[in-house]
Parts: sequence; structure tokens; C-alpha cells
Amino acid sequence: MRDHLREIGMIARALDSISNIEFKELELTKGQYLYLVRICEEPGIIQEKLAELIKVDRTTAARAVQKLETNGLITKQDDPHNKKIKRLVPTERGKALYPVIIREHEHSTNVALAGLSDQEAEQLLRLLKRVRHNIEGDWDAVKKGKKRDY
Amino acid sequence: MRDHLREIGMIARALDSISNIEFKELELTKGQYLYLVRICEEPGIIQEKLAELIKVDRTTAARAVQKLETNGLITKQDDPHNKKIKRLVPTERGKALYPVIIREHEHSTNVALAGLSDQEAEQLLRLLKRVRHNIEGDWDAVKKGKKRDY
DNA sequence: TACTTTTTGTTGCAAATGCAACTAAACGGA
DNA sequence: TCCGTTTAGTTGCATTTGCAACAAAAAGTA
Repeated sequence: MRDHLREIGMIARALDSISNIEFKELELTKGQYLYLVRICEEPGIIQEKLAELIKVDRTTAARAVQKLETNGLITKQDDPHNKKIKRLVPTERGKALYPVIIREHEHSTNVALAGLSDQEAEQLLRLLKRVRHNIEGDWDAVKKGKKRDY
Repeated sequence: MRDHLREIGMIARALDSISNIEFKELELTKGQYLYLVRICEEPGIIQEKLAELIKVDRTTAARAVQKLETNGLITKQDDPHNKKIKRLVPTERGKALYPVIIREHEHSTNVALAGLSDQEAEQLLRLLKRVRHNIEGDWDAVKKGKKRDY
């Protein structure tokens, strides 16, 4: 049957669980790696966009970011032209963790894709991107209170 | 780049978020649908297996199941041959929710797979199953304290 | 300009999540 | 049989998560 979403859920929870356990020795608590990598890859990003990227509630992102700042891994910088937004930038300590996180992700990716040919791996990525794109609209709409009919 | 896992994470969080919001009107709180569907599909399953299926911590499953029982959606039944285990069985009220959950899932699946040909959808499912299988071992091992080298 | 709406960010709760640590039954050898 | 190990379940505690509700700056509109 069409168990695509169930499989995706299982994979996501398993890998998130692994990452959280493995990053504990980097003093990163649950979920923090998600935000830190994104801020490293897109320095100056604001909280709202970050939440949208990661697909997490705005307030959850707010607190994760707050904690990253408290722990000295990022800073919130005022924008010269916009008093409302705060640009998120990794500190040196934050930047130093980036390659470690990436290495772990690469390892997990290797494990996940074991036995798949290059073509299969590429095809999988293409399809996943399309699926992600397909659901982004619904996520946004439902989050904002829209009722879906089904 | 090999962003497979990131895409999977985004998709999983977005869809979980949607489901949690939509099932609120069924009086199901966060995550409960995950457990209830599985118990409906495999009545008599025990907590430990359930956690393994869903890829969630044993104690998290324990409390979710506890809540499902409190809310009258499942019962815990003693096994005649094994005093330790408790078999989880949906009540009539629990069973009644099953088709509603499935309908929502089907809708989300339709949205997610929109624009994919039948061949692509089937290929995606095959690949996801292999990926899930690939990582199950690591999840189990890391959960039990094993350190991965990378 | 004055106004409405949207965007961005925050805080107060209540709930879920998961690690530690603990029981007790079941299992697996000597 | 006895005894160590694994399996299954639970509770305490700290943390994360997210919905409501709010504030204030920015953007859009008349």
C-alpha cells in the first residue's frame, strides 16, 4: 500500500534520534543541530525563515535559537535597516561544530543509501524534493488555520 | 548534494505537524494517531514492539499508550501465558477513529505524490523501504549505547 | 497622510519527549 | 536447579514542543 509517509516518518524519527544521541557529546541538546547547520549555511537568516526551512513551529525555533545564543554558538544581530528583525550569525564556536555535524550526517547518509546505485540515490533525491515541494503549501496553510477537505 | 536526510526530515515534520493539527478535533493529542493506527492494524501488539515500529523511545511509547487507555481508545490486556507483557487492543471507540486517520493519511499521500507517475511513486516507496531497513540497525545500536565510528 | 494587515518576535502555559534508574518476569546457560 | 542476562514495563525529572495571546515594527492601501 501507499505507505510512503509512514516510511518517511520512521526514517526521520530514527535518524533524528541517532543524531540527538551522538551530538550530546558536543553539548548540543535535542534538535539544536538542525538550527545550527542552517544558520552556518545561511548566516544572517532570521528566525521566521529558519522555522519555515526546518518545518517547525515559530515559537519552537525561537526557543532553540535563544538557547543557541545562550550557549554561545550564535549571536542575534540587529539589522541596520529594519528594527524588527534579528539576523542570526554563528560564532566561532558555532562554526567549529559545523564540520562535525556534517560528518555525522554524511555517515548517516552513507548508511541510509547503502546498496543503492548512484542512479537510484539521485532518483530518490529528486523524488523527495518534489514531495517536499508538494506538501509545503499544505503545511503553511494548515499552520495558518486553513481546513483541508478530504 | 546528498540532502536526502534533510528532505526526509522536512517532509516528516511538516506532515506530522499537519496531522497533529487536524486530529485535534478528534480529541487526539500530539502523536497519538501514530500509536492508535498501529494498534488497530496489529491488535495484541505489545508496547515494546510498538516503540520499535514507530521508532520512538520506549518510555515515550509507554506514556502515549497510557494516555490512549485513559481516554478509552485502547485497553491493555493480560496475556494468559506471560505475566510480564500487556497486549494492546483498540476499543470500539478506538476502532472508529481508524478510518478517519487513514482517510487523512491518504489525502496527505495524494498531496505528497502529486505529479509523480505510478512508476515513480512505486519506485519511491521501494527506495524508502530500503533506506528504512538500512538505518534500523544503527538506530537500535545507538539507542542501546553503541558508538558509531565516522 | 492615516488606517488596516502582515510580519517578526516574545512569553505563559500545558503537554510530549526521552534519559536514568528502577522493578519484575522470562530466558538461557552451567 | 540456580544464577546471570535479557526483556518489558514503570516512574522521576529535566527539557523540548507548540498553541494562545500578546507587542511592535513594517508593509500595504485608501
